[in-house]
Amino acid sequence: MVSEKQKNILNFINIFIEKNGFAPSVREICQGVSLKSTSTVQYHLEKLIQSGLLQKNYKKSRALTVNNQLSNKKIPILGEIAAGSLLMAEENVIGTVNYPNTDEKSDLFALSVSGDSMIDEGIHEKDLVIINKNEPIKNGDIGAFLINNSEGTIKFLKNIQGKQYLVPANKNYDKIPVNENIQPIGKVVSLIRDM
Amino acid sequence: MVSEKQKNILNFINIFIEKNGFAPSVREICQGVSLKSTSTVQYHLEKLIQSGLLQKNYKKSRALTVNNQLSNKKIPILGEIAAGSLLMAEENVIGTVNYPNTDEKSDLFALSVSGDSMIDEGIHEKDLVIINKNEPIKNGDIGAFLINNSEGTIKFLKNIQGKQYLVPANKNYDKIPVNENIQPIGKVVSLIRDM
DNA sequence: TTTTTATTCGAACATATGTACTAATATATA
DNA sequence: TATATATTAGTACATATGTTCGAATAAAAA
Repeated sequence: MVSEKQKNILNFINIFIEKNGFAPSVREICQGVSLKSTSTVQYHLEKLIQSGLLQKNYKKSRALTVNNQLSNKKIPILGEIAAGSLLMAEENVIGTVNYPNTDEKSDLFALSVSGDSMIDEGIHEKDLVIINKNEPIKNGDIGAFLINNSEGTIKFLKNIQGKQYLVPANKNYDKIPVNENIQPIGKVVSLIRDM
Repeated sequence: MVSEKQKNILNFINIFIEKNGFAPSVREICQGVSLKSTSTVQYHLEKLIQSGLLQKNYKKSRALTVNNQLSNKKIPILGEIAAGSLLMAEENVIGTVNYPNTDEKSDLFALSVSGDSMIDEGIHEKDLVIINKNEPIKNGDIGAFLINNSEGTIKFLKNIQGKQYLVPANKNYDKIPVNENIQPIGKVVSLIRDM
């Protein structure tokens, strides 16, 4: 799909941005990859854009952005989980956190932990848990769940005698049987604690 | 030194880059900060460059780069703490981790936690603790220490009856009195756990 | 007040830069 | 072979963009 020359160009753009902090012009790409015509570069840029590896802004100078698979994503921190559909609503975003090495497929957000129901797993109040909405919660995983379309919570998902339960990591709390009132949000993939 | 308008412009540039992935043109800055003349913007850009907050490339379009104090740093992960002086030796670096929002003054490294001496604080084996060598460890802080110039450990630093101790967060371990064999490395400033 | 400094504007200029068009050449495919 | 596709080049164009100059205004200092 993408030729060697195109990979070459993409690589040049990446290195250029890394080094200079801004993208190269079409003519600078010419020089960088040993092509004599701007329209040849234009041609390859089109291909790269079609392949989804690059983005351009019509008629804007140096307005190339590379769709890196591993990029440093700014992901939203949600305060309250209000309701399923409103999950990512602007009004619930209380901040953002930089989260590195994120591939584009993962749909991440961060949640500030409230309560101590996972304390025995070393998940404290005010810790930031990173949740991937696109990663299914398997047996034994820690996941984020929405209860009664109103309350968000972090729990283990465990299969006990053929039935699924949300299991806290705190002896003072009981496990909750999974039923139609419980909606999985995504798997907890990381924990960040600032001290 | 820098006026409100200049801070305003710098902020606009920052947000623009964050959002678009490339810097604004002079005229886009005009619009963004409600100025009608490009030369006025030029004037302020000069000031910002003189203040060292911004960098420009002569006659290149959208070639502004912001000298951010908070950058995304790649910091080393140390395996074993061998000896004080050899602390950051290449051979001990077992990897790197991206750590965002780091100011230049802090001298950070990461340590993979071994053992369970801080388990009651929710610091698990294989968690990554981020340590700032330039931040002093105060009473009550969790810090990294080097014992007998050979063994590295994460503990609370606590003042008990006028004496300083390294205090574990695990009842199965005893506290260790601080003496000349114990060397502070830095404060634990963050915890990262991937699951 | 006068003088200096900071800020803003408008207009014009030079060119850096993205784009479009046509043609030539190479490479692959039928 | 002939036909289609991919790649490269050259030229020209339109304009987006950084830059410069002069002057007016506002704010601060003397």
